[in-house]
Amino acid sequence: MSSYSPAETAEKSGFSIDTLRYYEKIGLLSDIARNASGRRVFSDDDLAWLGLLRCLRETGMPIAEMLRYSELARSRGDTVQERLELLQDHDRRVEERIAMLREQQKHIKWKISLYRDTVRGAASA
Amino acid sequence: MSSYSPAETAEKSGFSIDTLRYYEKIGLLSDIARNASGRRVFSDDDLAWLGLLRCLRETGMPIAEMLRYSELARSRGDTVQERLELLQDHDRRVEERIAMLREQQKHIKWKISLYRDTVRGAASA
DNA sequence: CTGCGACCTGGAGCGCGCTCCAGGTCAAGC
DNA sequence: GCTTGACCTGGAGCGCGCTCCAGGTCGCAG
Repeated sequence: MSSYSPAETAEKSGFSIDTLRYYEKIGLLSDIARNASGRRVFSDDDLAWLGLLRCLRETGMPIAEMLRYSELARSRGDTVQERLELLQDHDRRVEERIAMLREQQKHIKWKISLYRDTVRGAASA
Repeated sequence: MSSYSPAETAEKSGFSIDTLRYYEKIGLLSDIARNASGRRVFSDDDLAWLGLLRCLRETGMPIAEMLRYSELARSRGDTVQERLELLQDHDRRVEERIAMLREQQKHIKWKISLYRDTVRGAASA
């Protein structure tokens, strides 16, 4: 098996059918095959691509940048270097985001410990 | 010094003046003092509260939940237990988010390494 | 006493990323 | 032959979190 209906693709990719259509419309997905009656038929390659899109989306890449990436990916010329740089930049931002979350988490944990002290204090009083 | 103009507060808190007004309007900020001519005057306590709001916001807490938290915080009754649970839940979500980012980052790094191989291959060819 | 700039208000508008809808087509099952 | 249901299209609508705007009020500097 190597071709999938919209419903199967939605299930496997984690995007809704509406989102798949939207992604095709704006150009994140191109050359999606159609059967005789005009319905979309997704391939394993499409699924792999959707997997990457999902990963970029979930790590916070804006759609505009994913669009830039997919234009590079489908371009005829050699864009490997540019794609590499784009992903490296993104990777750096993910790293920063993780560091920021860890930092802010300290503040939250500190606040939690204050509340815990209060609860304990009230219980022992 | 322990009172701050809107502009100072914006600068220190990292929220824009418009956002400060918006937060007061929706109830995230309450009892902000005013001077004789009706202008806002922020205190050190307000700034500390804004610091917490900022931290919750940046770690992805939706405004609706921050609102719930601030209602608990300003309530007359003993809501320490509830606030504790809310923050603990949030802390757990932050943890999960970090784990997810790390996981997805593997995918990105794998893709990066593919591109690097391609670049190297092309250079040596 | 004039001008300026920081502030005020209520409310409209915006950017993002979908999500939903009306109206239609087609293939399969009864 | 009819119904059903998965799919199609173009386009409107939505939820979130601000952000901007018009029109007005102060208080101080020149």
